[in-house]
Amino acid sequence: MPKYVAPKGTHDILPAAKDWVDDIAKWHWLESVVREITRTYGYEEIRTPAFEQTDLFHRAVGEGTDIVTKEMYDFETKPNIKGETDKFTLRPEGTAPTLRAYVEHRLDLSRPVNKLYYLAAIFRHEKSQKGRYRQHHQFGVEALGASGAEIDAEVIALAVAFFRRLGIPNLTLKINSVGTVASRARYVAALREYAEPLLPEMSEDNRRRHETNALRMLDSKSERDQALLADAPLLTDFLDAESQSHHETLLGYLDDLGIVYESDPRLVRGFDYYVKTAFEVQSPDVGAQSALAGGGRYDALVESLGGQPTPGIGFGLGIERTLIALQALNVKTPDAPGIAAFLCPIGDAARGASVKLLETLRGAGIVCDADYTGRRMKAMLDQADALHARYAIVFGDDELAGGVVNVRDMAAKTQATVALDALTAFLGT
RNA sequence: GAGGGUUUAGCUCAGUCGGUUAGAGCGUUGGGUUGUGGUUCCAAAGGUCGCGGGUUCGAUCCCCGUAAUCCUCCCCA
Repeated sequence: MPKYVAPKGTHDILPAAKDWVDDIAKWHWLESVVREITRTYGYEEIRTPAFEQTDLFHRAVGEGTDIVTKEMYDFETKPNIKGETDKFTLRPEGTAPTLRAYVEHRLDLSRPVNKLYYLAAIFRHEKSQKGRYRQHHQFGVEALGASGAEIDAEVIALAVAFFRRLGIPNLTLKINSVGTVASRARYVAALREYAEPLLPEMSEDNRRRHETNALRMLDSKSERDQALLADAPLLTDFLDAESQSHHETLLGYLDDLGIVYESDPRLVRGFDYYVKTAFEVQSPDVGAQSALAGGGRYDALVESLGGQPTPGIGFGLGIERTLIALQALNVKTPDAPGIAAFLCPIGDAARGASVKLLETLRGAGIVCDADYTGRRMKAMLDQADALHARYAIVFGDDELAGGVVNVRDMAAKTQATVALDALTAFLGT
């Protein structure tokens, strides 16, 4: 009804919103857990621009992917004096920008392994629905420079610990190895060859997938498709020896960590750059958009972006989806901290005096607020309650004349007269 | 991108078999005698009934379109 509304698939985040995904207090809490968990695991924050050269994403994510072919927010700058333009894209994922910065600033020279995290807005032009937004936010980590399965285990453990720390119990960790680029290519070829004669009987979706993303055929929800592909070749059988042993080592580590996983030989991720490890964390509590986090290894990506050959692994985790799951589960969240004092000035003179009093208290680090509208006492004390104020400071002309204020302990319902020059000390204790 | 549902006050929802001033609860604000709360009582403010057309003497209610949102696909965080 208003003339201007937030663009489709975007959300305002407000104080005291009904849905957690729109409520700033929930975001602050979740962000604090992000800071805490990354610090614990030794990951440092990196912030990159909201947009990058369009070509970066074409190169990193893959030309044939849905994201690149139809979901990117591309734009071109106005021509400069020479008629040249720049082609940019709002970041549709977090890994490519992070690695671009890693390569650009030669972070590889600073230490053998770089462990980075980001918390950033992600943009994809998709049909929006609950848990799928055109602008959403992802917490992601990237561990660069280590090729062993130990770091795979750490990255996965971090994601699991994050959800556990938030209080989400029902999670499914799905894990797979998609092999090397070469072994996967061999497998895709074999799969397509196998499916080719069956295509006339398959669903329209799968005929399309056969062309664009053959691995996805195996994920078809059609029972007919499933039956037709029941004896299709398995990716597992095409894995090279190194990928296989890497995977087995990783699963062993996960067992050691007591992390329950579900091996899913058909798990495929949306980006072309994944090799070896691929994983996804799902929740049954967010409706159709059940993937809370997804990630994997990308050992060839840094090099393809112009850096030194560098192995890497990471994940992206949807903040909005996590909040939706948390709300669905009615997880307990920390109470908002109350304020120390709420001023209840009576009359114009007192209201004027509260300007200086507030500033004095705040200058001493005391969290306080005041009524600015000259309301009746009941209303002011109600507001003090709503703000969970420890004290209400009540004063009118009489108190001002005597250089004192009445300090009311909201919980104890007791009141004391305190000299103005002693108020800071009184409240500070 | 495909199919379907929903759309009435800030929030959650009633309602009008098409007919004069569209309701409730919560929330907000004021008041229950001069300046003291979380309970309670009274009252008020707040809606072009998503938007645009059509049918009709008359539409918030019927029809069409459109937008947002939700669900199922697609895809993904």
